[in-house]
Amino acid sequence: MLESIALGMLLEKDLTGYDIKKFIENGIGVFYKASFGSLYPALKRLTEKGYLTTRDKPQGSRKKIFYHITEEGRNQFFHWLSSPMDIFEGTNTHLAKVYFFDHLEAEIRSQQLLEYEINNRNYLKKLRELEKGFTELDNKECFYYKLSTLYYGICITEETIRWCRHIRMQKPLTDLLERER
Amino acid sequence: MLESIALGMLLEKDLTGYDIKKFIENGIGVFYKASFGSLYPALKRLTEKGYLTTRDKPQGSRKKIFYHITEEGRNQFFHWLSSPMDIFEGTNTHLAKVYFFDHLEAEIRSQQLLEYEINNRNYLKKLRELEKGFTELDNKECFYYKLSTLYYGICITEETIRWCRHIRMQKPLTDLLERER
DNA sequence: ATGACCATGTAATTGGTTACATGATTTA
DNA sequence: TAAATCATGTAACCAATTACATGGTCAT
Repeated sequence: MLESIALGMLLEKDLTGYDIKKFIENGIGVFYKASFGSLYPALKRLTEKGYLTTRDKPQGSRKKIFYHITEEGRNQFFHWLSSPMDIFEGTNTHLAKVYFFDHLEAEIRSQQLLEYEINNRNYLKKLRELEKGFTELDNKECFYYKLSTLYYGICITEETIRWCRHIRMQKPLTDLLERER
Repeated sequence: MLESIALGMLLEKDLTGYDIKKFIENGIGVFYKASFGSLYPALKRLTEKGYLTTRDKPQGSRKKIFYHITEEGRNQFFHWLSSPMDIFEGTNTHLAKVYFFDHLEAEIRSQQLLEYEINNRNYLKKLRELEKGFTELDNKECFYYKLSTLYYGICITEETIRWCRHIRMQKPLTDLLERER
């Protein structure tokens, strides 16, 4: 996963490990996190496999290693990019918790759900600010899909908030599916 | 995570490791998977920590170990259950892929997205069937929250399908947020 | 000169996975 | 009697995390 993402970040220009981390944070940080502890070894592996080459460009006495994607690296990346997309299979800690909420005291339960709703509202605010920054640009066609992931985040977060409010108030579950709003 | 879930499954009655796996599959299998390779060691750890006790009840010559949750186990579980819920921090492979779709040939891209939409539709069908099975029961109040996770799955999957169709047709992204439908 | 940021890396640990190994019981 | 399911477990592996370790550069 991280290997593919690192390759993707190097498609357009050579970057250092530190840069790649930044690109990941700013680009897909909303739904993907990488730590140096996993990134640097990943870059090493990619280099060993021949998907990347390195160029040392120390600046003053500061170490700096630029990574460059090779032709095989590109192929590998596009192979990953073209591989089938199954439905989301990840695990969701929060849902696992809610599953057991019938056993929890009503007070703690509603406090938990309220907190969750608030966290999601704050998150949504953050996403909306990111969106605002983008809508002001004019060459949006060039990164329609990049932007689409941000919109996915917004839609899903809004839906999560709706769900949260609904079950916090213990409204009938079937009502959740009839949305006019 | 798995340790907490295993404790939760043992709240009501003693179960074997095999049973717990079944309970996980039927209960939260929709958003959480566990393998024997992680479950059995987890049960061992929980026993070592004093959260579980074991009772061997071989049936015929078939080995069978029932796990029983202790008072400390219960405390531990409720501690987890009451711990704060941050927003979803997990990583989503699919979004990571879509992020790079601007680089992909239009044909493969739309094929990928269509496939993803179809997978989600099938998944939604499955969830709706599960839901049907539950709505026929009468004591729904007893597991409102258990059921709520299923409804969350349905809502999010519907939203994912809506998003998918929208970006497949390359409609303006801002339209995604104005929903009358 | 202090703190924020740039920059690379390792070590210990976590929390899983898949594949393997074994064998009993039930059902078609 | 064969296949499916019940039942427990280990070993090799994987992909990540957190914490640690080191040191340079830039702005205040």
